[in-house]
Amino acid sequence: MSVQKPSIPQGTRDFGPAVVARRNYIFGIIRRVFEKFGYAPLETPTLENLSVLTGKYGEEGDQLLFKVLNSGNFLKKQKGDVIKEEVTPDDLLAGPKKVLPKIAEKGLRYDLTVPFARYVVMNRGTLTFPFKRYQIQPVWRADRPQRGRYREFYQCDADVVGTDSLLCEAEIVLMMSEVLNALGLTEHTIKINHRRVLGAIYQALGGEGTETDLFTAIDKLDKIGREGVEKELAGRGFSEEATVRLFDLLGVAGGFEEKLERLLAGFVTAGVDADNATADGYKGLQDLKRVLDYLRDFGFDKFENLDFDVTLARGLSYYTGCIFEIKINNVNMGSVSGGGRYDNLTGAFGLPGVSGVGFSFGVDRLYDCLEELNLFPPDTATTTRCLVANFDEEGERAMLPVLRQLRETGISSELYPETGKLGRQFKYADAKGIPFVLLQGSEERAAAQFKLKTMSTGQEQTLTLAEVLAQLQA
RNA sequence: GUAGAUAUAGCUCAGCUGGUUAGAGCGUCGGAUUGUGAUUCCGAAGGUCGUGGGUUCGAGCCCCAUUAUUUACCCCA
Repeated sequence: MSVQKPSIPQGTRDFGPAVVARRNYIFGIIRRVFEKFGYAPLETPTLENLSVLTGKYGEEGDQLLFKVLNSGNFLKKQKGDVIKEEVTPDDLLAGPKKVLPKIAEKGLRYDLTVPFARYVVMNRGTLTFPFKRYQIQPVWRADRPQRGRYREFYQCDADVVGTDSLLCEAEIVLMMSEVLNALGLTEHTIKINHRRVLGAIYQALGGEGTETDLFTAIDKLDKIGREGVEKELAGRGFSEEATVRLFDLLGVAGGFEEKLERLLAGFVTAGVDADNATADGYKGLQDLKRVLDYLRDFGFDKFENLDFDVTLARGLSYYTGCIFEIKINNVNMGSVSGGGRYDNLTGAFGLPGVSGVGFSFGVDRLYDCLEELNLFPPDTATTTRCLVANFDEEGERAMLPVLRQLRETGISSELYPETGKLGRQFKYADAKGIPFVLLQGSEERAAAQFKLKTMSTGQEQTLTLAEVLAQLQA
């Protein structure tokens, strides 16, 4: 067999010990906040049936799903003596859309929200509603990797289903804010908008073009600017007059409440129908006002980080109410968190009328932000607290009971597995960031003493075992 | 899917207009020190120059192809 250079798939990464330690630091903070707000943990399988995943994320999303080839001979099926061709020449001519469902029935999960909805429907009889769950697991997207974008990455979701109370939206803002501040990412903006506000804007323009064209265009405003959006809309069949009216509405400035009032006035003059269920902007504005009131009553004090952003659209097609996104202002990175309310995601699995709302942190992007801003605490790395030096065979045997006592006292420790040069052993401790080295050569052993060296200072103390244990515990 | 950039030691990168034996820093290993790391000093190992072809007396350098990586677009955590 020829030797080959080892490699890992594009967009995936190994996490070494130091990186895992720092990732766990982030996971820990998020998990603690989720649990503090009453969310319970849930895990779902890596693989889902494609029928569960497809059609939930829009056309783009479907293309980004990783599909898993059926096991066995995926071209033929055998029942008894009858062999049936799974894929016919006609299928091949018809293209991938025709062939795919016949050779792949499973896929890697694309996010945690849809599997959650699936879980809720399958377990509706046993769950107590409103059901609050959090979930920290990897997801996969067959995207082109680039800065801050991976093909395998972790999401940390918190969702509630079975209530349409806007208290949940308000609590999402509270959780977002708490996590970011705990991580030291104080320069952030929590953006909030409402799908129905967008719907009302669409209606105010006179119903030209399609809603999705409009939404994706205005979502790009901060990226391509007003001219870019005008150009894009012109190409999608929007009149100049409509575009002007759009920017009148988008241009509303001021604080959260001011924006609400000015949009309300704008919708009234544009003649947006308040009772029109498909474009009920007034409901959207009311919802946002309600969330704001909840936050005030709770005593939320980070309003400078909360922004009602009329241009926030978000691509995932299942959102129906409030939508969220978080941007870290002093790092050039896509959003580190996103979410929103979905009124009928469980409806796709046969359980209509169950509203849910939730959001997700992208740990990998948070990690990149913390690293760029140097916000990791310095001491996340090592697990071993004490290295026991190994002089010679006799010393090795003598140190084993000591090792045991260290561990029973709760001190992470290891005996260097080979006898020999102390220089090498100290180098090992240094490279691994182990703070203490315990030595007992023949001299110390004769006196029933130990030498404890503090690596950072280089100081050594001669102590009894009891003193060593006491000192290392501190 | 579209467009650009890059590929030289374990890592980060030099390498002039195409010209002798391809270099540095860091890391690794050995020694100065057979009971002491990080600091200091001395030394050593480590290269099919991504792969395949072409041009040339001669290619790490020029040309073509290919693969991988990466950035941007689309979309998203």
